[in-house]
Amino acid sequence: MSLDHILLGLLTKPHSGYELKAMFDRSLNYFWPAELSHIYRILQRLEDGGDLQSWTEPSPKGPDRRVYERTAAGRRRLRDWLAEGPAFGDERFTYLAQVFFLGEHDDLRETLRFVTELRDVFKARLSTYRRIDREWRSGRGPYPDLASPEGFHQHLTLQMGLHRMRAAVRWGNEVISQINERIANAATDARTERSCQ
Amino acid sequence: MSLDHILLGLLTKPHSGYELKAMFDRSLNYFWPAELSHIYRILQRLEDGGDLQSWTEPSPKGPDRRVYERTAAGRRRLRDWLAEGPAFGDERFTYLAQVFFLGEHDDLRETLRFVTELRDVFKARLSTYRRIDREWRSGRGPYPDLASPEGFHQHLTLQMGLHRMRAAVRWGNEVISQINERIANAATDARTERSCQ
DNA sequence: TGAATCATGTAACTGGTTACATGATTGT
DNA sequence: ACAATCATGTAACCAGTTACATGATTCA
Repeated sequence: MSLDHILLGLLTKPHSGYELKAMFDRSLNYFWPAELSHIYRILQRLEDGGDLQSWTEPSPKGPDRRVYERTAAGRRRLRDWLAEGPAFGDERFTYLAQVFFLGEHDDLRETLRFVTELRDVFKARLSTYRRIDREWRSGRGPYPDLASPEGFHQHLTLQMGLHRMRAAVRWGNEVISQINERIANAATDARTERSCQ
Repeated sequence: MSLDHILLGLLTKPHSGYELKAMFDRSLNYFWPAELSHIYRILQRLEDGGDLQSWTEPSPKGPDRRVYERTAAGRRRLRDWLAEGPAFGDERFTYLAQVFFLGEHDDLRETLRFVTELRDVFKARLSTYRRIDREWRSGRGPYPDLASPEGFHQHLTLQMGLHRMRAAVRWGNEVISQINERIANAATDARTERSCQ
């Protein structure tokens, strides 16, 4: 039921489904991907349940659009969700599952390639987050004011992203060293074995 | 399709569904939760698809059990998955979505409570990971030998957990300071405003 | 005139959870 | 006798993805 709450959270002002998708891709996408088709279905369900109401209006650009607004019940649902405290237990990391089974290859160079690719993706994400952080702090770009409650809280999630990616890059670098050591040791062992025959 | 691959990965030796669930909860649970009912269905599907074969045998304890073993095709499927390189794009963090909208409360003490709870959960996980790491390195406990390929690769995911949780706890501590500062500033502002009236 | 963007949806499907049903064996 | 653990499954449901269908408006 989380997309429900996220959409309720984004609707501090009336927005269309299309617009909500754009907001998603700008700010939430880093920890919560969403498809347009899914968004439309959830908006309908929320309206059926009385958490949203909608009307159509002409768009400044393109065809008419359906615009959604929170009802009092919707706002209550959102606050109830927040009041429940942090929700855990859904975290899934496909790439960690892959790392877990990488011994299957029986070739550490494969592991090295895999982890290097991982590390590089983390690096790229880190520099994206850093760029956003610079723009945000300097007041450039479309980001909400850091002095406002919305801006402050949204920026907390970016800070988490920065911490997380720094940790992930460090992990990658450490692991790459460990693999290289193991590869070197394996080579030495092989030589020793040959010279002892 | 990831649970498929994970089960194929766990089946280096024949195991029953019940046993696979226990293996899950011991080691993979931290980045991939799974329900028994789901595991049983995927095992059936994998057998239908020719990636596994099974037979029943008496259990050392309890009723007969159905034991699954990888076929050559299953092992190939697993390797193909690993060879595709790291899979991204599914990461969802409900608690970060909650933080994102915590401004809705209009009361920073609520944010403080929420983030403190988060930080404490991260702390608890960190100390769990540290305990496992100690046991693993000292050879106590049910963990595979760190010198073996399986042990080495499985331990890499624990290292990621350690890095990730250290980062998360640091984030929590930083955010708690920031919130306390904002609360203090708000109080000062209120006093200043009163004294100027 | 044709590509890009704006805009809304439906249908079929896959992945995963929750609830339910059943029963054997072991240890207290 | 009873609880805990071992053991396997089905059915209904919810969440999310992919593929498809449709059409208006804007701008080069």
